[in-house]
Amino acid sequence: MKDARKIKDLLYEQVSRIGKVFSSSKRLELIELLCQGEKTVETLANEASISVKLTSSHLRELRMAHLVETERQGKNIFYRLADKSVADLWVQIHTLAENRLIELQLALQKLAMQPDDLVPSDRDSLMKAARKGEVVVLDVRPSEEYLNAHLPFARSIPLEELRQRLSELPKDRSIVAYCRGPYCLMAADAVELLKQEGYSAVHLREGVAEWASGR
Amino acid sequence: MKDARKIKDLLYEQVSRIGKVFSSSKRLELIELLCQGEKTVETLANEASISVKLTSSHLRELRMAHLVETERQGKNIFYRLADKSVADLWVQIHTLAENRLIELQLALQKLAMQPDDLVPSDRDSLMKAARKGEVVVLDVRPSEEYLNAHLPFARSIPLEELRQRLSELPKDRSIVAYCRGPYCLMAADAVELLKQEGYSAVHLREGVAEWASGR
DNA sequence: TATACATTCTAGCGGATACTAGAATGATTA
DNA sequence: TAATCATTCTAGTATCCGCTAGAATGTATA
Repeated sequence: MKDARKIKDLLYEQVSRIGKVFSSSKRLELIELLCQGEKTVETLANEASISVKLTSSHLRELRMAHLVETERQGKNIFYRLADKSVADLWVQIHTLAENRLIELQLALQKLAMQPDDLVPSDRDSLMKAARKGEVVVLDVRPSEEYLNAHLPFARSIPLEELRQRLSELPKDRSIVAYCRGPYCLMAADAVELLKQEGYSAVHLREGVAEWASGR
Repeated sequence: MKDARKIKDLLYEQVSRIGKVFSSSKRLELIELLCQGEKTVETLANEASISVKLTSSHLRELRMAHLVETERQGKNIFYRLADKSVADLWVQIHTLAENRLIELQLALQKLAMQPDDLVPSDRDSLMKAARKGEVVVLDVRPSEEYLNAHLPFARSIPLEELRQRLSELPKDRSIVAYCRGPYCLMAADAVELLKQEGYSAVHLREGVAEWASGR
């Protein structure tokens, strides 16, 4: 049994295919977008600020690792994550990165202008308050993403419509805004706007993927 | 705020540093070895069948991503995982790989000569049987690794000593052998030997990292 | 058929990575 | 001081990756 070495190499080689998928920042961004629901190539390209062709080739990598599935709907091809565990792995990787990489911690601190912008993720008390109506949980992502999945008790006002729809929100209660996750800037923008307009608003780091992975 | 793009790029770039660490098969092998306990560079090099210098450079990558720590003990430098969550991520990545990559499933099937060599990981019933003494849980890794951590109720007989110490094992009970995890061949070898010698033996895929990650 | 969406092929560029090897350097122990 | 363990520097090779761009192809809709 001298080929034990070859067998082991083969096994680790296969696992490293998954690692390779998660080793490119643009692919990570695409994965996070796909965590919000199925999307077309064009949408993904626009959101990630890269060309359709480059998006296509990154999606090809994801497809070859069997991490995404495609479905044709008319003229468009929709991509979605092949399994919930792909989203879980994304959450676990970025959580580990946040815990271990000082550089990432510093960059994230810059995003939270005031430290109290961030809600400590005490889920139980947040959900209790939301159930009682003491706080408004606000989903500022595009409405398709809200329709695909959202936090319990959350209301949807996409960031783009927020300025016109401010009157729908109460001024006497705290508003907890969230978006796609800790690297999405929409909730931070929303909180800034709400505060300017005299609302009491805080920013929840977590998105639906982080919430669903349960940590 | 036109630099939103730059900020996002920076954030995903940082997370991709973690992905890059997990994108090399040799680094994965080193991580799995480090899941068994702290080890010197020389030990790691020998176990992974690569040169000390190459091992050193891979470990440097791990260190720069803050995933391992070093400690000098006399002439030797010991490496260990910086956090339990690194082991958890390794388990989650190889589990996802096993679920999604057909090629990996096929390769793993070859390792299990008879399908009933593998114990379905029904932990509760295994532990119940082990507690009652109905089965013997056997750790065939080197004894240092056993001393660092092992499964509940497990006995240690390193694979190298197994042939000489066969008499310590009962023939009237089932023996469940395990080693470093699903890509380690020691437990499979042990089961083969035990069966030849008339023992009733099965192979448990999981190692201590898989067990501790609780899935 | 014309159009929109999406992929593929080709080709090229610059940069990173994996591995090997020789030589020098450091730290520790005996 | 000699020996051991480990890292670093240099250098070289081969390979792969990310990205861009032009051209061709395929697929579905109107």
